[in-house]
Amino acid sequence: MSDNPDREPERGQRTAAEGAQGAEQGQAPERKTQAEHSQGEQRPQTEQRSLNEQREQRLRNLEALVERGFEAHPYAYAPTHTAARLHELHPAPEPGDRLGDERVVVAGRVLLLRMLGKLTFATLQDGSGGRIQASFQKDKLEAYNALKKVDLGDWLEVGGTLYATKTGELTVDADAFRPLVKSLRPLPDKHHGLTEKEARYRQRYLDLMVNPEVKRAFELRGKATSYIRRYLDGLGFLEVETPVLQAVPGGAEARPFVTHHNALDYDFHLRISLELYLKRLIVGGFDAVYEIGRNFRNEGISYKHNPEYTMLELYWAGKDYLDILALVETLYSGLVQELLGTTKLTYQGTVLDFTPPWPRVDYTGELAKRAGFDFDPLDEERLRAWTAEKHPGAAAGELPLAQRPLNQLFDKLYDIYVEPNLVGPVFVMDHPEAISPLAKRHRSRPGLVERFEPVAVGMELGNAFSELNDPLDQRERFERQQALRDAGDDEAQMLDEDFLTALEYGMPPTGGLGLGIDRLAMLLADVPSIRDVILFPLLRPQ
RNA sequence: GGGUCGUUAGCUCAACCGGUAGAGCAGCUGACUCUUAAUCAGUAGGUUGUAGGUUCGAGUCCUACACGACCCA
Repeated sequence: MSDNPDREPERGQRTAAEGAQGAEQGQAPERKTQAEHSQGEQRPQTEQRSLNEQREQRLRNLEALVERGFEAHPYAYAPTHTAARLHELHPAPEPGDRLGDERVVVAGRVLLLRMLGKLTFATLQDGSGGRIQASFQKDKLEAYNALKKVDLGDWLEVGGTLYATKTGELTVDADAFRPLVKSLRPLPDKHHGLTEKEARYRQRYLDLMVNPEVKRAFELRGKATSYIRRYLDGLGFLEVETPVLQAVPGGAEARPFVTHHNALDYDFHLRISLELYLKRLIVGGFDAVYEIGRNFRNEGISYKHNPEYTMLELYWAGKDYLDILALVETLYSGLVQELLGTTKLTYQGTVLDFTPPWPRVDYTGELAKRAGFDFDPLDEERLRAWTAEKHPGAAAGELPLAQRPLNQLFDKLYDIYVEPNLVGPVFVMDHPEAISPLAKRHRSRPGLVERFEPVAVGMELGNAFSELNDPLDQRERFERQQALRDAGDDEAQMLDEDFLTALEYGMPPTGGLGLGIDRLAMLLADVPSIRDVILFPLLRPQ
């Protein structure tokens, strides 16, 4: 790096010219695209006049920097320290201190620029999430005047020695600087930032740039999946990848997306679950497999639902659902401890204690208690009579609740009376067989299966079974699902003949788990919506 | 699918009962060697989401549409 770079100025010049030209060319197709989307109105030019003026000014500034000998688009940069690291090294410098002779190089986006005549301060933000101040003195820098051509949002590389200002702020006393890239568009308001949610989702890069807590949420999410991989790998699990495009989308009750493969001329579905393929792998002889993958459900969007979301699914031969339950407790509490330094986290003002063991409640027992039944929920006749009395209404085009299939009846009552009221973390245990077509019958409780769901703050965090491995029973369950489909329930599961064939070769006793990664991330980051932990949530195109 | 609210300058927001659409930041010009959202002086920037309607006059009222937020099913 050089104050007045002499390396290949000719090349730099040419590169800069290309860069500027390229940027101008970049405008034309964008205008066209906007014109297309505004359906032939001639709005864009007038509407964006102010923006275009600023962009043109920035292009002129770029040209001016190139004329001074700076490269418009350098190919690499190599800071000696991140901003965060410098603050670690010098946590509380004394005002006015010189902090050694070591020359440091920092690089980052210029968020603030304060020009005081012959002295300029800039605040740079880099990928560490930290910010570092640099100061530039006219009498030390030949290229000082070029700072006038630096705009907010540009990236800058700055070399120099460290000191603390009068007020004690750690600052790089620049002996050289170099623009790394120009921002052609103005940053959001430096004080208020970007607040409109739509803009934050559509232009997440801006959200990340100016809202540090957003970046933190995604860092936590990344660390969480990393922890899960380390934990499972340590137990001897193998991470695998199974098909997203599936002929028969199985493993869950959900409407799938449909897509078409041209060469095979077949309509495939995007997967709604990882389950049935992972179980085939247990049949194939893997003892312990997991996948962290995207599911796609063609359903509504809410604070806890996005049409594409991420699941961890694991299958562990030899284990039953209680073994899996212990794994969930250990994994969750260890993860929360590692990332937040405690097993008690605060989610939207509610303290959740993930220290094992978590309380357990019985699915049917809790339903009876919270809904106020004086009978066993498995007594279908009384359940329907009670429902007919308490929930007589029906939405347009739908049957009254009491007349719907038993699985829908249970799901609905659970959604009304139980789930929203569970603060947790808590395990809901032993679901009715009618709502669990892939889980093994309970070894001692007729009508129930060996299944649990971890629940917190009214959200299902996961789902686990002793996996059904009796192929004849599985076929019957599928056939009952098929009957529901035939009766108009398009969320009922499809019969997967190939999966049944696999089961007929014998799947050893196996415990399985699905864990929602997005909801885990919501809890860790303490954010109210799933969209706050999905970088680019699904939006209608503009 | 229903309800409520919202959409005004690049960003964040104003605009009373329907009467010439404003401010801060960003931009531009200038001043300034310890600033911290720097400050100071000046300056430019608008088809008020789209299309209709009512009215002498619409950002404001009405209708439809688009996009979004929140709540409900």
